[in-house]
Amino acid sequence: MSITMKELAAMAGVSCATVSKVLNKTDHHISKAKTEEILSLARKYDYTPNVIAKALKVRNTRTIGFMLPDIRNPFFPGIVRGIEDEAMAKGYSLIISNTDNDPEIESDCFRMLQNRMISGVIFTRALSTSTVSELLELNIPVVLVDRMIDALRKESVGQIFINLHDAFFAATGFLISRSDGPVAFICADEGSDRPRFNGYRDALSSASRDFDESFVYIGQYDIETGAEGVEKLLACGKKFSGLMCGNDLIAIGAMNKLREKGLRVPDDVKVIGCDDIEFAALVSPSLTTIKQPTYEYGRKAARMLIDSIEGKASPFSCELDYTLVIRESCY
Amino acid sequence: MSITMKELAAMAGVSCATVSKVLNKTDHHISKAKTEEILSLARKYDYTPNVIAKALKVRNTRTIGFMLPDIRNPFFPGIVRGIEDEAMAKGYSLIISNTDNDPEIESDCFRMLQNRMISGVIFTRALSTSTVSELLELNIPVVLVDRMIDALRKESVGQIFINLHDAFFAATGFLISRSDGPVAFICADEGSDRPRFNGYRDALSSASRDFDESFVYIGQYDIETGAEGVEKLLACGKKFSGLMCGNDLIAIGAMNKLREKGLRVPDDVKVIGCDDIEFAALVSPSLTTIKQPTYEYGRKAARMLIDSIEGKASPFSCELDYTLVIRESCY
DNA sequence: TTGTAGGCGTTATCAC
DNA sequence: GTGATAACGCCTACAA
Repeated sequence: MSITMKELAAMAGVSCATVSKVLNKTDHHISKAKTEEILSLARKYDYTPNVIAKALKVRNTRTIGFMLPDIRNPFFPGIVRGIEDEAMAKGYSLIISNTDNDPEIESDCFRMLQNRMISGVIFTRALSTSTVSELLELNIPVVLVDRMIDALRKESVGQIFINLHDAFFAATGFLISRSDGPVAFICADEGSDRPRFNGYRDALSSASRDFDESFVYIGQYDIETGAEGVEKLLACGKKFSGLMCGNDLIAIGAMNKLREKGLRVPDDVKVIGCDDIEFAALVSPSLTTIKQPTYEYGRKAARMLIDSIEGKASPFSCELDYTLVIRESCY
Repeated sequence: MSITMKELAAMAGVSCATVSKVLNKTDHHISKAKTEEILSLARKYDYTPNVIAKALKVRNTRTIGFMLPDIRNPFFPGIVRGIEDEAMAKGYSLIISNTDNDPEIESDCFRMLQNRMISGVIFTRALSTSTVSELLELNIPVVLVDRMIDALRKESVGQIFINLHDAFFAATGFLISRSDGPVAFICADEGSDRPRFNGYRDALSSASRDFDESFVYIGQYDIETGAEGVEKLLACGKKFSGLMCGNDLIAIGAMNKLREKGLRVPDDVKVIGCDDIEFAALVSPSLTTIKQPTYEYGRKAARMLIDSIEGKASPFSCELDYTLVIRESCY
């Protein structure tokens, strides 16, 4: 640790109080001479305040938390990087917690953060509504990323998201326009609002295509689900020429399984994913996908959260733009 | 925040000191009755100690830092997850800092961690030796992951790594045994020790193959470098039937460029990467690679660091096993 | 067996 | 203009 304020005060021949006032510019009646001396000594001995001690007093640890399902899912690192960059620039640190979408782990993690007097928390995906209300009760600023909960819209909870319904509506429409046969759907359980699924279904009906439950497979947001879904659909004798997937991992698993089954992408089946993880462009055929602005998510979320912590602005809902990135899997 | 010790003490009709002693089992002379009452009240009101306040006294924030180049590089999330799992299990939190391999940023980040009275730090890749000595001077436990610095071997710095020299020696030997032509090498700048490069070169000489500097390209650990490397080697008219890459990203970039240039993998060129990131198995052809135990790295590093923080054991050097995972790119 | 008092490093309210 | 002094929540000699 660097020197303490007490030591600095001793060297300058003044009291702690004076040092604190000078360093925080919280009292402009200090003489030029002392001010100069204190500042120069602080520089000379490379004094930096102890954030922990300060936090005990001013109730701001300048530390924020990010709770996510699993950092190994390639969708998340971009968000983390965005948060960390913004946090760092504002003098904040980032604690991350993997929750595996388990409410119990989530609650344990939250408890730990609380004991560390966390200044604010960013959530993505998982998050039991009870946790949110708990947070609000505690007056801890919260921002949700890639998740929109209508019920919270008016509460002081920040929400940053893309319009997944419209994105899936547009992407499914694109698949319909490029292929004659049925369009299948593989996704994870989306909880209550189901924007992806509804976008898919609305696109079908908007194009006067029948919706058929048996062309839908629901699993997790992972590669295995993509493979399982294709396996299952084919085993049931379902033929489809378009496949809309809940995310890129599912799409990649699906494409691998399709190839294994002797079906060609895009000739026999056109495939679309969601997220635009780095490898979407690198698999072969490269994957058409709905691009989510992950880094931007992170930066915006951190900015909103910190503004809220510092009382500069209240959190609000913020819809970002998505893009349909068309690649080989739909040529 | 939950209730404070003071409030708890008031409810139990005792002093803070007594509560502290009971909760920390630091004094066994407290009467059964009071002990029971305090514990039950603590449970009832869900008391949990304020880690921040405690830290100020006992000098352990139970928070560790992980400094890495960029979380978006798929090699790192597995390590982060390993660290976090182990930390969480032991009641520690994890702060991560992206440094982009920039010594200046690294030093800024470290300064922030220091101000937060971080209990220990894990580093990977980047790390100026001056930072290490600074840390040692400050008596802050340090563990290095995927990086072995001989000079630090006897210092109290934990080091966890695989024997990259041997791994690259073996992998290059495998390429030589499977192909007649030259074996090229694309990698990032490894700094001073250069285990990958030396492993590659030693394998050549051990197989009585000539080492030719012009078959080597050095860039960054990223996809672009793989593409550039192949582009450059081919532009110079170099023909090679084996390609040893510094990591999987380089290998994937290289394979894409080879295909673009009309060369077939593995028929014309066999390729090997390093790390075994998730996508190594998913690209087509799937990538042969040296598997690094990333999750294990993280768990071991955190365990070693926390033991060191708590004075249970001194950090030491720990070599883990690697595996050569043979996939389509070498069939 | 339990409580008092001082301190960890900082800020903030009053006095002087 | 500057400095005691009392918090913030917890721990720990040392007293009682």
